[in-house]
Amino acid sequence: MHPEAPSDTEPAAGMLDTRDRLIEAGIEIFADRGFADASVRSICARADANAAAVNYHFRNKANLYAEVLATCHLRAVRRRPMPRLDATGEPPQKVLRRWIRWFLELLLVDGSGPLGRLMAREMADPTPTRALETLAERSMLPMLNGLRETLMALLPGGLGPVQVQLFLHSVVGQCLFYRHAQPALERLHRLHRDGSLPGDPRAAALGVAPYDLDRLADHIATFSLAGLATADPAGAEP
Amino acid sequence: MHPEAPSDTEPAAGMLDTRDRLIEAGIEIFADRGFADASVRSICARADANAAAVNYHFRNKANLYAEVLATCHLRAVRRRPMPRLDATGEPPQKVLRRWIRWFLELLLVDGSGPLGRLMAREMADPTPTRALETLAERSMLPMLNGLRETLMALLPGGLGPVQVQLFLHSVVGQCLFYRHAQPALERLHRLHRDGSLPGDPRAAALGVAPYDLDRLADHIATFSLAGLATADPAGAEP
DNA sequence: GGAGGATTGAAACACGTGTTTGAATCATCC
DNA sequence: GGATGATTCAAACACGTGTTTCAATCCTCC
Repeated sequence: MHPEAPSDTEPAAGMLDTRDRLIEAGIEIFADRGFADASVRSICARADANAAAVNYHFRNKANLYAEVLATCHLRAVRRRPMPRLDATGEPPQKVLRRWIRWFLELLLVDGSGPLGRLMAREMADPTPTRALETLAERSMLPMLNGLRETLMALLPGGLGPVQVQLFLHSVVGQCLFYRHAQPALERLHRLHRDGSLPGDPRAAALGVAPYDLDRLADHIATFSLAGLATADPAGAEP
Repeated sequence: MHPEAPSDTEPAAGMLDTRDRLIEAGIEIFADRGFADASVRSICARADANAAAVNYHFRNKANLYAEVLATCHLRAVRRRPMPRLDATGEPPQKVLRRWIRWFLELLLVDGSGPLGRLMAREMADPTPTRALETLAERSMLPMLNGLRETLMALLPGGLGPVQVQLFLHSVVGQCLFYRHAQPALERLHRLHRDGSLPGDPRAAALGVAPYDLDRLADHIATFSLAGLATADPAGAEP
């Protein structure tokens, strides 16, 4: 019979059973090869399991993938709860700064952020599994709504929802850039470092430095706070 | 014998020869399925060519892909030259606005922007073809350098290259968001529209409207100009 | 200890892929 | 017109994939 309950917990130090080992292996391999390019056999190999293990414990590859996504989501929200505008009276500027820091961390750290990587992949190239639907509903929507609350506290009243949305996108876009563009930034950096490129010293430091998350968050926060201040309730909303 | 010269021109109205039809078909199919998921057979089918045609005219799938990328790049830069800080005396604020508009157009319009889609795909999940290297050198670097020139005119002197880089990323990130996040935005929009979600009217208009590129460019430009004004040359640069 | 269900294992299946092959067709020029 | 070389075509090859099968093994509980 096929068991169903997800593991829910971080991997214990000791030995995990096959099902959990498959999920762990799935997280790693799906995150850096993508759904299509991650072969069931390679996942089973990394999990020290038979090639048929995935089809026994989950019904198929897609179900394992869904379980992997769910597990990553669960861990991420457990480990780092999202900063929200609370009754604590913390000024919304600070909350925004913390939200940005939190989001960057989600995207970039902890084994280079399995959830962030998987989300980025799904966003760029959705699986035919409707996984993006679930991800959007369970992960993205709460994040964006949390950010929206904070932004509304920083924006003047009377703004239409589409206007608010534009500001939301500006903040999120700046953060997501460092996840989405990572491979490209690496290439650009290499181009500059190897000096194989003719002239143009202005290309200096085009690539990524080993990012200091705090510095990054500070930059995006102050940049965005200034941007938010340009909001004009006079703009008509269709 | 295998011909080599790329076509260089837009598809003429009349009949194209097999080689060019393969490139056209490749553009469409690579752009919306990605390199790995686009099968040679499906490309040949769309080009009304035999399955062996790709291996005859190009040596293999990877070469066709490279040719497709080169063709898209060429067309994009021919059709719409990048706005730069010129001797025309145009104020850099306007140039920035035009650059943003130009970049959004590159990403989002014209058959939903084959070059933009292919670049986004390569960025999120580089092909084992080193295509991203070429793309970075030939397409991305000139774009970013063009934007950098404009930004330098808007930023105070004495800023270190990494600081400039951060501002650059903030502008580019806001634009790229609308390409990278498009599938997710569609899902989120559907979630809201179908009203299948419990409560939270604040989720209203979470998704994309059919974007007005001018409005989008205006928003990003004014948002960014305000952000750029926060630049502080006092910040130390390692 | 032994029965019975849960789990593993090696092998095979059916399919889709990129690529190759060699004959058939087409166009071109002497 | 006929030979030559470029191009097309159908078929096959070699390989990797997700999945299935069914016997062997392990574990648990009576």
